[in-house]
Amino acid sequence: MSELKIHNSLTRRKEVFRPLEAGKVRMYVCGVTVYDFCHVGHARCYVVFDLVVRYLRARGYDVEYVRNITDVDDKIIRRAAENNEAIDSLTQRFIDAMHEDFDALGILRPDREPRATGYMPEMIAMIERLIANNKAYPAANGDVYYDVSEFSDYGRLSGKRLEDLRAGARVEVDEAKQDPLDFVLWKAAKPGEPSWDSPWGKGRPGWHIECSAMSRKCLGDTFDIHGGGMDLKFPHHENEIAQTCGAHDTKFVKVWMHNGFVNIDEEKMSKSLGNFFTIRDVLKHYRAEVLRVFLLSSHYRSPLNYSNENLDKAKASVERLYLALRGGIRESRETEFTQRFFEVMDDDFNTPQAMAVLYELATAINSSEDENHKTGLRGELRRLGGVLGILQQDPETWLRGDASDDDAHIEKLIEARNTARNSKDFAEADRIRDQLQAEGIVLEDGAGGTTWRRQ
RNA sequence: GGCUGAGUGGCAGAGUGGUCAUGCAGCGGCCUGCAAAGCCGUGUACGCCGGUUCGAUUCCGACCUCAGCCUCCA
Repeated sequence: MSELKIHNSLTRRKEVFRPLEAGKVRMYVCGVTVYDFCHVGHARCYVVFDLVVRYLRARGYDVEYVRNITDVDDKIIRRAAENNEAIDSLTQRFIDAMHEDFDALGILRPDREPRATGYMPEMIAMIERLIANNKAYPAANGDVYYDVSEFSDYGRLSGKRLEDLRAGARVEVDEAKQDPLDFVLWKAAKPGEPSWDSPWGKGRPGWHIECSAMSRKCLGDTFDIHGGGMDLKFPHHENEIAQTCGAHDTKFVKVWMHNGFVNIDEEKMSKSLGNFFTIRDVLKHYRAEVLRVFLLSSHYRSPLNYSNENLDKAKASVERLYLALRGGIRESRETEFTQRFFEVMDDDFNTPQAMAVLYELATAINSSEDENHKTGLRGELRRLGGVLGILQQDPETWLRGDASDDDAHIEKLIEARNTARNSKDFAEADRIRDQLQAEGIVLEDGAGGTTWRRQ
């Protein structure tokens, strides 16, 4: 078996993965700020890390996966005010929506899903330690800031130097900060905002401290993998490192992983640009498994361009695999296909190549004459698909949709067509086929009779 | 401006110092009453210019173009 290599953002290299504790992987991924529906960009991130979890488990690791929820934040407060809705009600609504969307996409629930509001004591304790370690200071306005000049490794993850950051700083000068690059750990409460008691008065945490506190509480001082979107590398993850390592002299994270963006017309999909599609919008037109295959069709660090054309291609690809799965299936021994699948996945989760193995498996099934061999290969295809979180549906259900009242009508027309075919009335047979085609039903005359599927 | 990363055939997308990605689309054939599905075959692809090399899309250098981050963002 080959060794698993993962690209580490911290070293900018692929490294052989060695967990801190044999057989055990602790992993934290920054979750969603819940004030709206998740879009395709979120879908990509969480499908990618779901894939990482599934693959690590397939490889025999006991994975403890933590993905937080940010449920206190400026945007949440603003949105709740706009809606004239209680904050709790808003966040719960979008947490439920997120679970619904993620479940549809086959994203397994994380082992723990901590919410920021449940970790106030941990955040406050960490800020106190930072102040004690001279890494942070309470300002006159009631905020507490991190003093970046006191953390020598600041900028290491993102490859930035303090002086470069200062040169490019678009930050407006904030009187309370000693340095414009200092970031907020604790925000003094403003009237009407949710707040918690602290040694610095009523207030609420900054975004970055949430993840430092939650990851440490859930996974300990040091853990194996920390993931998130490319855009979180700076400043969010840089700040997390400064906080956790500044408060506790620890290694913190072994491997940092960052996924690439979903683009639209070569531009990042994001809320602020307004060029996003929500997951539920897309699922009105494409099935979840099509979206998942689309998201896995490029390497997780590469950009991925969202378009109907590309989703249509993904649909055609999934269809090809389900067509190959149709027929007898059984559990089987692993063949060279499984070996190749694990080899390419070991190379930093190369899903495009893993998909290529699945397509070749489909070709092997379709070109085999040996029924016993075919059923075994189908079992292998479904098993490997499972590692990617796809191909677990019944092929007929995928191809035809759930059984419905239409089915009897379709079967009846097929029967009529076959009667016509048997009496060589091909004009009538073709008329019926065209009629069904117009209804989105594709007929296939095979050796074992006529089968149908929905387009 | 600084820091990342990227430019591959009609499209998408891997990868590699010298015979193969793969999928979709196209073309030819087989199969079929005709189709569909499937199978077989099929494409002088690697931004531009230099350099290293017997040989570079792959390594090195310059250049051009694009994206991301430097402000909330998966």
